[in-house]
Amino acid sequence: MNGEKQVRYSKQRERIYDYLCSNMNHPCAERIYEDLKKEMPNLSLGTVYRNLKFLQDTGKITALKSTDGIEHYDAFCSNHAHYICQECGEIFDIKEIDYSTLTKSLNLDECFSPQKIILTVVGQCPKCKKN
Amino acid sequence: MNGEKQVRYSKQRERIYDYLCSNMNHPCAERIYEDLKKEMPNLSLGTVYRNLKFLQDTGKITALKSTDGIEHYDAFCSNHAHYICQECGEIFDIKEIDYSTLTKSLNLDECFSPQKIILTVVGQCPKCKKN
DNA sequence: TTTCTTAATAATAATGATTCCTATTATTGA
DNA sequence: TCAATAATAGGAATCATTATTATTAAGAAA
Repeated sequence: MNGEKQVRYSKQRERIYDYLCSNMNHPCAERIYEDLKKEMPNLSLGTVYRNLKFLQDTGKITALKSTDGIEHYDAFCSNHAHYICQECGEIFDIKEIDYSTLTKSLNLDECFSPQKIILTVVGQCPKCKKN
Repeated sequence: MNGEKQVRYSKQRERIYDYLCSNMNHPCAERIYEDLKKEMPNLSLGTVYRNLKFLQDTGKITALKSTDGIEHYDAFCSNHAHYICQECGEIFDIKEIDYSTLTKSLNLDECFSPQKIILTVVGQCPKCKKN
């Protein structure tokens, strides 16, 4: 009768979310699929994508497109930026951001209404720097 | 004899670059292709992509993936950020950035070596704000 | 100018991440 | 337990981008 579509529990969705909470290394859909397939042999890649989108829409996870052009997923949802190593591709969270100072540094014209800042820093990570 | 591959002139490449210099509205490859096809009827989309990549590699243009997931091109190469309108999708250049302040606001651990900062602000543009 | 090497092109096929489709399965309210 | 329908599995479709290949055309040398 009402337009709202009810949401039902699904084992797959729960496991995908749990996986992201315990693997904070920003995996891509394919990686999540391969790992979870070990314990759920007939998991479908489409199911992984569908639930990742659902989790994004409900604000439980976020996604970022890495320099490889592929979407990576993050269960850490607080406002933060990312540091991508240009050599190994590892993604790090930048958490200690002073957003008020950051916004000021942009000198944005006041006729704009910024809602979200997507910030990615590219460079060498400590490990690759050593070699 | 030497490993260096010589670079030859090509009308197509010159026109693609000129087009980007006079159209600073961040067009995508398809748009560039459609517009230039009017004056070069047998231009190929592959040629557009190949030259866009060449121009990127030689530092004459930059590319940014918009919220629509498509790559957009920019002949304005100075260090700058972008503002994308979440309603109409228009992309604006943010030029007056104080990078020294911006970098400090990130509180990055000194064991990282930032090379490039990719920053995109999403929000309403002045025009969409009015409606 | 003519020739020759090979870079660049046009046309089209291939790729690959993501989305869509559909028959089947599973959740949940009655 | 049963009925309604949300979610899944499996696979096909989409679409931006890249790769392939025969042909064209820079541009250096003869």
